Amino acid sequence: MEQIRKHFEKNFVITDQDWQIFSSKLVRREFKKKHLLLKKGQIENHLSFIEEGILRFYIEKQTSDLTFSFAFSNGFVSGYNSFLTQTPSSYFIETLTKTVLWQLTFEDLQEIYRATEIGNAIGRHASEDLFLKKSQRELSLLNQSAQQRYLDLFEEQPELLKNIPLKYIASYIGVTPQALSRIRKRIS
Amino acid sequence: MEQIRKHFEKNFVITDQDWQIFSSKLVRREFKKKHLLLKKGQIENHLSFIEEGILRFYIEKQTSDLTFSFAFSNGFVSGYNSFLTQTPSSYFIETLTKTVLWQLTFEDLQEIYRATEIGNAIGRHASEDLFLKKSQRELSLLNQSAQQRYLDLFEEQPELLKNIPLKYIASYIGVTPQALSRIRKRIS
DNA sequence: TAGGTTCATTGATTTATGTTAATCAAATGG
DNA sequence: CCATTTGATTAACATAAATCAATGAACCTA
Repeated sequence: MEQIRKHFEKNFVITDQDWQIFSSKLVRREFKKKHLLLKKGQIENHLSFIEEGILRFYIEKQTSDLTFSFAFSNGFVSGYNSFLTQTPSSYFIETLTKTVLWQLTFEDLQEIYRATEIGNAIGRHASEDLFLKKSQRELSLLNQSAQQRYLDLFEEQPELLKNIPLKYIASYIGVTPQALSRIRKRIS
Repeated sequence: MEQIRKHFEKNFVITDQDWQIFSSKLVRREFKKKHLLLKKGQIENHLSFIEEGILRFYIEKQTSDLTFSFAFSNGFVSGYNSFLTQTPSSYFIETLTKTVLWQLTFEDLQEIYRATEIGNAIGRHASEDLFLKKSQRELSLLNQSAQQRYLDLFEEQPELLKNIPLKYIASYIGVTPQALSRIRKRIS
């Protein structure tokens, strides 16, 4: 759990008292590979810190499905749209590896907002951070080639490429598995 | 200014007292067409409600520039990344038509957060909303063809297409003006 | 471990878009 | 109001990726 506090303290100073309230709500859970953490239509009830694992976000398409995001160790995972609005999710979240999460429920988070100084700052920071990431993604999709996106991902998340099927990467960078195969051939 | 209150009251109940504090900070300003509201490198100091006008967000590229977003009447405009973090903006914001804004400074917003019940809710809601829009955009860029994005935009913002150069639309949907021209020919 | 499934790669063909260049129309500014 | 600039369209050619199809390798799982 120290891992989580350290992660937060990169951005905020947290008092021991606030940390006590916050950490008391966290519940540790383990999931095996290919577990569906969130299904389309369900309302997300958790915001979770990832101690270990890789997650993928996807929507169903006619044939294959479309992987539009990943989450990794030391980050957060949640069907955030659904969580915030408490409406049914439009997408799935699946574990790609064995995963360990520290989970917070929607209700507990509201309690943390009420009871701590730092809660709101963290919540706001999380939203802002997600917005920023999506902004970067937007520019990446508009501004760069599929090949460049693959190389960038290789740079940022090399372990991802070692651990999960390439077809998910292909989908994420916006091409078919065949096209990614050719990109890889071209590079090597 | 009633326009703004009505806009907020779609999502929140606002007391007259809170509205008094909020609205006292708003400053009305007019800008002519092609005015640069925010330049790359500047720190954004405003969050503005758009009474009237169309704005475009862009980054510079080698040759032409890349338009990645628009803002319209009854919405908000801000170099939000820069505003939130108070760091230099990586993009430009430009008026495409004569524009009327009601502006709030960064400092005034902090004051509103402190002084009103509703401030934080609105601020959070704004961040969440932006995140949601970027999520949809991500899926649109991954999941749909340029032609479909054009048709969607035609559906959602028909007035946009009547008022601004097509080359910006082309950039926004992720193709060259020549490609958009072919798409339009194909459709008609 | 054997059999079936999933995955990555490759090839051939088609399609959409990029690039370069030219032309015409429309908008703008002195 | 005219000259210049800017924007939209079209064409020809090049390129990247989609699609359809086949194959062999890797991987589950009973």
